[in-house]
Amino acid sequence: MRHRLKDVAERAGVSVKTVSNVVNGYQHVRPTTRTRVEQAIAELNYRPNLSARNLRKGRTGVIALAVPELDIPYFAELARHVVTTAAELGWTVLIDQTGGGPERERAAAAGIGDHLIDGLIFSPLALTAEDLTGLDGTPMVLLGERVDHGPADHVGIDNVTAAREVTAHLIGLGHRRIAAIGAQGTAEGASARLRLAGYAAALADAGITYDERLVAPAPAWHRADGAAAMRHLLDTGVRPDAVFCFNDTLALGALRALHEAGLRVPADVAVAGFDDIEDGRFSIPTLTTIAPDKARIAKLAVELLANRIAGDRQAPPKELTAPHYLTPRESTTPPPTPT
Amino acid sequence: MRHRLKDVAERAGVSVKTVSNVVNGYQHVRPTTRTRVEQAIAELNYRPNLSARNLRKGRTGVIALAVPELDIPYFAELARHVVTTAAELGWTVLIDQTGGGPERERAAAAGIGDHLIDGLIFSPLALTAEDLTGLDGTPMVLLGERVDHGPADHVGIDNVTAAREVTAHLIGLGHRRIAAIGAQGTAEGASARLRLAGYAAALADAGITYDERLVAPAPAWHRADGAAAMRHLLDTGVRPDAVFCFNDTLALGALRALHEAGLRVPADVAVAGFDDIEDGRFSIPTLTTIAPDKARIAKLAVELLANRIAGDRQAPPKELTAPHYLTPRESTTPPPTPT
DNA sequence: CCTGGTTTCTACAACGTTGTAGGCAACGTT
DNA sequence: AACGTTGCCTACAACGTTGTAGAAACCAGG
Repeated sequence: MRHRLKDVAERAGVSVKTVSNVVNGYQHVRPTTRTRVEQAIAELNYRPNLSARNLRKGRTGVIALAVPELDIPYFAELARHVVTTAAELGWTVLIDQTGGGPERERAAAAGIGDHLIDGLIFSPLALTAEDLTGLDGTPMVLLGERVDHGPADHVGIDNVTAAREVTAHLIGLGHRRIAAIGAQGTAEGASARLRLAGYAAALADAGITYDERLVAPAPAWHRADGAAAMRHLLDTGVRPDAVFCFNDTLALGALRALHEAGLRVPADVAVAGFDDIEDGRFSIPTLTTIAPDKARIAKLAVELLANRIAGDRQAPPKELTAPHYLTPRESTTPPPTPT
Repeated sequence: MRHRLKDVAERAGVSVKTVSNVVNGYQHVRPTTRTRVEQAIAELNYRPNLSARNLRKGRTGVIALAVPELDIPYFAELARHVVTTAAELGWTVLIDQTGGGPERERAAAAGIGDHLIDGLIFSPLALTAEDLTGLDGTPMVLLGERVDHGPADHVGIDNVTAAREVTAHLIGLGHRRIAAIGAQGTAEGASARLRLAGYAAALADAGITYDERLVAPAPAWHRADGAAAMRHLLDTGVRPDAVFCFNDTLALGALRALHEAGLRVPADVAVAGFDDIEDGRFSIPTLTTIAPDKARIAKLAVELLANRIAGDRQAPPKELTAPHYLTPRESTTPPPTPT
């Protein structure tokens, strides 16, 4: 049923190694021999056993991508880009879902199915640089804000600047009471801290005093959390005229809560998000956001990993920053000035 | 850096096979020996080479999930469930993105990285039962509507009944001019045909004549297609009072187009979708939909595959149907009758 | 027809693991 | 004391592939 090099070799009347050479495109094979072997391969529908090849070569051609959740749109879109980019380079991607917990993350980092993968692209939530040092194993590239200047290559975006830009955009539209949704005091909240810093910086730039009551925490960054945080803000009576949500799902939740409260967006309250997920382009209203260049992040990550695998593993970790773009949409349209 | 059984064996002063026995939990090992070996394993941080183990055992512990696109919410959510379920059974999942094209799908079916995976859960768009027969290779479970009663186990839902239920729901609310969005004449449109049939059946049940002008095709099922189809319906002047979209992303696009046209949902037009993706629970308005039991689909698929891998590969293909639930939300709230 | 260089091919070993067969103690039974 | 039984352990071979070293075939030039 399943054939081996040996079977092909017998059928073509050559040695096993010659078949191997044909399969691998080795140069010095006579055209007639090559044809004969290829025919035998076709007739037997031979396909190499990758486990054996991997064992022999020490490489598997598989890289892993470890993300917290697959059905968070940002990670789904990122995964799509990583898989596509990797495929172009002839790699297969094994996707691991860590759930964002320290245990599963540690397991992922320690080597998903050891020796099964050549490298790992890892987006940690719970683990820190310390947790990751000393993992002598597989080459790794880190994504996100949790770990930069850690023990491995890292690709991220400039969160502070991005948050500052989007806040400045709101200020530029004349808003002054600008709320922030998504603050997190926890260890996992690295992104939250950076984006909050950008928000605060933009306020300072404009001479607006930072009002703690306008900053709403969100335990996770799902739609439900955004809605809850928005409701909380409205309940406490500090009516903002704009909201910067630290990601798009939070913003979509906030839109929902505002709608339920009978407030119009952007007329009564402007809303901005972060991540540029597909949903935000079709929501009502469409969502102003920061668009990180996900394709570029994926490309950089895969290339960094490829370099590590192919080459020098001792080189100092690289820090790369992918571009981001402020993308204004309906949710922050300036209200038409009454004449 | 990376150690082998041999290294552990030398350090513990036993044979290689004894270490192997300890690693695999073989019974007849003296406690003292076991302890000594375990200590050596810990000291060297030994981890088995899966490629070698796979080569020897003929199984890899990896299954693949092949879907058209990872960032289509339905598939992302499904993938999440598959990965979770598989992890519980000790399997790793390798995710392949086919793009829905026949070439990549054929490649996936023929065996992603042959011998790298023990089985495949496959959601085909382009391939038919014929394309799939004769693939003697890896065990396979099929998902979706494209191929049922094909050469492999299949898990699906009852699309016709589901579509009929949601259409009947709209009729029950008093709607009569009910449009359908998502019709496809192409070979890939298996889901479309079934859902259209359910729609037509429900109309017939209620004695409503099927009006071709109310049925809008959609080349793909993305948000943009839903919006375009809705605009087209509105342009042609056949103002529907309700719309059944063949999936949720189409429906979200339709919501958007209706909003742009100044129509209110559900007051002017009711909208229903299919798939119950997360977005639909937070959209404005929230989306009435058919909720397929995705967790159950994933569970059934993984279990079927596990059975195939472990046992009889010659048994006739099984056809399983997962339940679905009509889930009414705001987008089909009956308009408050004026008093 | 021989020589020397190139091309083409082959035999062998090795990658790290586990199944098989068997050996050596220690034990209880006759 | 001899014997079979059991428990623990080891040596060897094999899984299917590819790198290495070298043998065989081929070719051109004298």
